[in-house]
Amino acid sequence: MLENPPRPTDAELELLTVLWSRGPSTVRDVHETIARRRPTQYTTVLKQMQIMAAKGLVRRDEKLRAHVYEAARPREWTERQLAGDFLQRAFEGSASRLMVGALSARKTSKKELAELRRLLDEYERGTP
Amino acid sequence: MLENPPRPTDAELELLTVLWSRGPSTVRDVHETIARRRPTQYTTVLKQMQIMAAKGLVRRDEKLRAHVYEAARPREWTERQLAGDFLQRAFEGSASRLMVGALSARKTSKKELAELRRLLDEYERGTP
DNA sequence: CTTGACATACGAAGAACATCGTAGTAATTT
DNA sequence: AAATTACTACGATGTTCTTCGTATGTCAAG
Repeated sequence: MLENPPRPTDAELELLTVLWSRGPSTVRDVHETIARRRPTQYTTVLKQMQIMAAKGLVRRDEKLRAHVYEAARPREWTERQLAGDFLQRAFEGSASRLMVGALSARKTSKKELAELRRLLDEYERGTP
Repeated sequence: MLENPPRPTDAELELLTVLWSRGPSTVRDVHETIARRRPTQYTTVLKQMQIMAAKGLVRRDEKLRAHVYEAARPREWTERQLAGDFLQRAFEGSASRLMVGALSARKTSKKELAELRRLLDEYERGTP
């Protein structure tokens, strides 16, 4: 029944991020958010959301006239899938290489470095 | 002139990883490597390599009868591009969230955790 | 010289993606 | 009630991705 949704495409991922940050939203809500960054038609977003609903990436509530969409999976869950897949495909499973890539791709604040260190501690504690 | 190649697609990335690990290779070499994992036709690999050459993802030396292909960019360079793009698209730039995703996606050995820590140290030393 | 092995070139087909326009329907305003 | 507005549904189009078959060229062995 509840099968896992497929890996979202680029466009789908953009819409998902809007849904995660806004919570359940109408097509209008999402379109307004997207249109603020990039010119796009309302029906493009609508169609995309319908496709995503068919794929199981989002759920929709049709009770109201303007259907309300929400991400079918929590952000963390999807991030785990994406990261795992990416790690395998692009880095042959090497987390170290992934981190080097991520850190060298852009400036990383001292605060984020500290956060990363904290994560490592936490993980090391979890895997004794 | 030397423009940056576009982001490789899934299939292209798979071929690139072969080229990075094998070094300059003929289509036959690459096909044999891929075919060991997954059934695929020789001409599929050939065509893909030709497309990649046209996109600037690989270069080819036509001096020999069997053309020799090599990745146009070093692995590290491409990994940086991919990681940066992915970080932005899927994680809104948060390296911490990316690492949580990657680490929670699979078991990470103590050895790799130590390596990650070492990388952080090294990186922090580089940005005082 | 003919054949067979091994290359590249290239067209084509099917699936997935992304975008948009038009049609139709329900609600709201005038 | 008619007109306007706000939706959804859906077909269609153009693009990219992926795969493969066929045509064609080259070289070496028989």
